[in-house]
Amino acid sequence: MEFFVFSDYIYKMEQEKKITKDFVISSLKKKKMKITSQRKAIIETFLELGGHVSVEDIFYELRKRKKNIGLATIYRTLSMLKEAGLVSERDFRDGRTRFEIVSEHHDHIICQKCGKVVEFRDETIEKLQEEISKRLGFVLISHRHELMGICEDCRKSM
Amino acid sequence: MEFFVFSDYIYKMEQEKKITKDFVISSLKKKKMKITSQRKAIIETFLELGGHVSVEDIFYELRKRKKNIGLATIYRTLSMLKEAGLVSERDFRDGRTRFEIVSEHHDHIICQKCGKVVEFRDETIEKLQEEISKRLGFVLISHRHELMGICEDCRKSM
DNA sequence: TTAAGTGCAAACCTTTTGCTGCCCC
DNA sequence: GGGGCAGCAAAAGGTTTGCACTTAA
Repeated sequence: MEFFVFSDYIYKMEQEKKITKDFVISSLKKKKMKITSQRKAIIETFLELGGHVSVEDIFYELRKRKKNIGLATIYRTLSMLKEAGLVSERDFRDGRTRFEIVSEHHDHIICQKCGKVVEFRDETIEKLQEEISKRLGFVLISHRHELMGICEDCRKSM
Repeated sequence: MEFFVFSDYIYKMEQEKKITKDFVISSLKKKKMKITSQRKAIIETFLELGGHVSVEDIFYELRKRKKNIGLATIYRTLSMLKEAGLVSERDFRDGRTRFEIVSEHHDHIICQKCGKVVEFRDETIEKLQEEISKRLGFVLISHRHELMGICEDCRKSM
């Protein structure tokens, strides 16, 4: 896990992997959910793929590994993990929902040319969001903050 | 147009309507697009509905007005307006895409109970976004920032 | 006149659901 | 053994497309 610190910004450049397969499985056991071979395989693959994973990503990765698990099962497993608070949904407007492991909160900047996603976190913005919500009479639950731009590599090759 | 100013926040409480039907139509003429009766009706309805409008909203409003315009035409007109830079797409995760008039940039806070959307704009956040992008090597094109919470009214009735 | 736009239905794509049979606990 | 789960296919729901007809310019 590597951090780049600039004044009060913390940029996380690598995917943190503090949630392990065992942790997920024991979380599900606590919630009295059955641990099936399919669920194990889906969780394993999801964790190994890392980042922002779509249902299709998992489906084809499993197929590569000679595990033919139905799309419906993957959808059901992911929404179960979402309800358990272990993953969250993201929508980068490419027509499919992506899931990511809930770890430390962060936001995203997405390259509009190559699709690269870099994560960032800014404490000042986090605080401002709370203030704004309060002033508008809202109690803040969560937020979504995405920056769209063109990355350095893509600008070089333009 | 009403503004509520708190320190450096500006909250826009009413939808600004500076883009008129005539402006949109003359923009389309400049781009050598045909002005059909359907397009006129769609633009008119869209502007009158205001805010964050879905294709369905327009479809049913037109039907109320005894104008039966096909869904496909509405989709095509809106994506045309989007390409002309006059409207932008929003996705509030309710299963349908919403469109809004491109005017002064603002962000949204959405009540997770009643769906109410309030717009806000915060200069500090705007500036921080630019800084973050720069530091990560990106040139910023646009952004999406949505806060999810529960509004005052909904909390009262809980 | 004629290229562009419309309407309709069919196609598309992702996601959800119903149901039968299976398997973890 | 029993209730939750997987698989499959069908349905759902929003959005796009193909094509013959119509219309603005």
